[in-house]
Amino acid sequence: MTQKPSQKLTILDIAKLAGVGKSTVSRVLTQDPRVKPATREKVTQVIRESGYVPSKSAQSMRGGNSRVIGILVSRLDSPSENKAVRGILEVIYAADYDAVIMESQFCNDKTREHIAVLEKRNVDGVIVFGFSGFDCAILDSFAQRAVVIAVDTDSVSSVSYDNKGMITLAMDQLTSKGMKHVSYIGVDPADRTTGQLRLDAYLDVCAQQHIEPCYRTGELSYDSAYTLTDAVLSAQTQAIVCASDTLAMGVAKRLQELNRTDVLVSGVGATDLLRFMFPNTFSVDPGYFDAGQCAADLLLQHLRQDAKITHLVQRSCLPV
Amino acid sequence: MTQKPSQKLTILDIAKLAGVGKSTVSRVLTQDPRVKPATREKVTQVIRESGYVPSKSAQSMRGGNSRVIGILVSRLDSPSENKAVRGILEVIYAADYDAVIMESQFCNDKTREHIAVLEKRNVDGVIVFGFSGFDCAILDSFAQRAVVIAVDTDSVSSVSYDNKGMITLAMDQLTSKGMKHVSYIGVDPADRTTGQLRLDAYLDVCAQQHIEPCYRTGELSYDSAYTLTDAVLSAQTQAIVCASDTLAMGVAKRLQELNRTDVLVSGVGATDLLRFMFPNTFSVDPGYFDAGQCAADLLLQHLRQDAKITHLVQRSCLPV
DNA sequence: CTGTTAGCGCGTTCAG
DNA sequence: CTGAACGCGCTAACAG
Repeated sequence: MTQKPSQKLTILDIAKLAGVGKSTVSRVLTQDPRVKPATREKVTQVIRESGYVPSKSAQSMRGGNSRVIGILVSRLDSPSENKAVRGILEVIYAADYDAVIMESQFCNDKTREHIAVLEKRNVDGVIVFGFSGFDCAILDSFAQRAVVIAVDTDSVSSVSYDNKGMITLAMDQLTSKGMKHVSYIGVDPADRTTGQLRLDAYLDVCAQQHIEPCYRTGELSYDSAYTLTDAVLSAQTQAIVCASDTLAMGVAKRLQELNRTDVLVSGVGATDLLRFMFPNTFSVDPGYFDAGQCAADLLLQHLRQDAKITHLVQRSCLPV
Repeated sequence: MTQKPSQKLTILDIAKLAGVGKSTVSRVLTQDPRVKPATREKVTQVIRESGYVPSKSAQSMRGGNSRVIGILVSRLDSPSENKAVRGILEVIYAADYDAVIMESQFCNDKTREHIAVLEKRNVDGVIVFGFSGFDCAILDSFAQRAVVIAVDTDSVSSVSYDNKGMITLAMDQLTSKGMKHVSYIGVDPADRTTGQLRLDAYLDVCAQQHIEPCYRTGELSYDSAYTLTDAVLSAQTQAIVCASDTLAMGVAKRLQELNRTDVLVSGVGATDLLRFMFPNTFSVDPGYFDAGQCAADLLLQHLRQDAKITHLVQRSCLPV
């Protein structure tokens, strides 16, 4: 049973041990069909018994590919990106790839730096989570071997969230109950996706449903939402739609203080904490996990053949 | 300005371009002092201008070390481990190492699997976050090149949290205000660190301060704590100490429902959300970030010299 | 101080 | 079907 050898075994050792040439061992390793079954069996046997492990570095140097993919998240502690990363890992592990994860911290310079490192490591591909102001040109060197998540771009394949859809979904949920006084709390429209697009979606629905828009935007923090709540709240307010669960949490807290248990709050993110803390809330699930899986699948496809640039949009849904 | 060459440049190209031998280029790359400053300058210049990037795979193959360290977290979305990982990354990036992060999901088998992969990749070292029931023997192959976090062990260097200290700290904070009716909500003592040790600390303080112990243990979830709250609550209860912020959140919520604004709640984790949601709470900071830094420092030390097995305990503190 | 030489472990020809 | 020989890009030991 796989003994622990003190010395690192090389392909040559295995060859001797099995009484064959090293290239035969190599062929077994690379699934090359041109090996006599008996010989293959013999070699496989020896490899297993000796606990031989081919050197990834050597393989990678020879073949030019390392079976590693780089993942660039904006923040390690972003719950949404965490979920997506889970999806990514599941897919790439299954495909026998490894991942190196790095943190861009919403900063193009950091991103550039990390991309450079990943290039040195000659990773086979990268998956990058976009952020406000993200400069896609950074990925030029990974042209056909990159997928970005949550950002608008043409130059590289992408998986984006349905920003319009998720807000529309929340709004529909409310208007279908006959609500006409629905306010909105979001983030600065300077952030195109979380800010602009979601606000636009709110305004669109308002126009269609003849709802008087009432909204404020600020930072992506509990405090910001907490503070802004009063500004969008009137006696008739029936619900407040928020661009994210973080905001929803701040709003819900303020409402609780004001004893406005009549006001329904919605967020985006499907955080379990929100529902636990405040029963009178619901949250749209942007499908982070699935998006991660999609992105990984897409990348693997790119790596296999020269797939063309593709843009996927992840559908949102309401958690059960 | 760093042109993008279509062909991958090798060290030989640089040598020719700079009019020197390849080993001189290599010496510049490896910071070898035995190079005339003028020559070094010249080579550096060429490297910059050509945009040459040494192949990590080749370097790693030649040197036997990959300048990669593996990080095995229990869960990617654990806020505490996230903080620690941040600390780790900061340190290892500064030392020009990369990280591959994997998820053990509290499972020894998964851990074993990942460790095997990391071994194949011949990473230089690993940092592993322990979990309840973690089998340290898995790390045998990384003997002197591993550091574990948050787990009791002798066989390998470790950084652990001061489980006793953090609860004592919370208790002191309360008893110093003269409180005598302090309850405790924790997790199953089957979990040695978060369960057993923290509960013991509570009981110790109780004994010393002549406090009548009143506690319950359950799962590490909001719901569990929420449900257990009533069982440790009486009319005289002045405070409830919790083994973690997650629990504290559940307890605080229940107290809010009961209108027991008089009861102070404490948690462990220094989560900003807890304080935001419930003003009448405080949280002990186990020093996750620092622990991560320590662990990384410790590992780097091991990698440099053959440092001996060391066990550090991270001190807790109260956030300002 | 610097150029030359010899491998590192592996995949891939190219002859048997 | 198999083994011998070559080279990937780099570092280290050895000469100048």
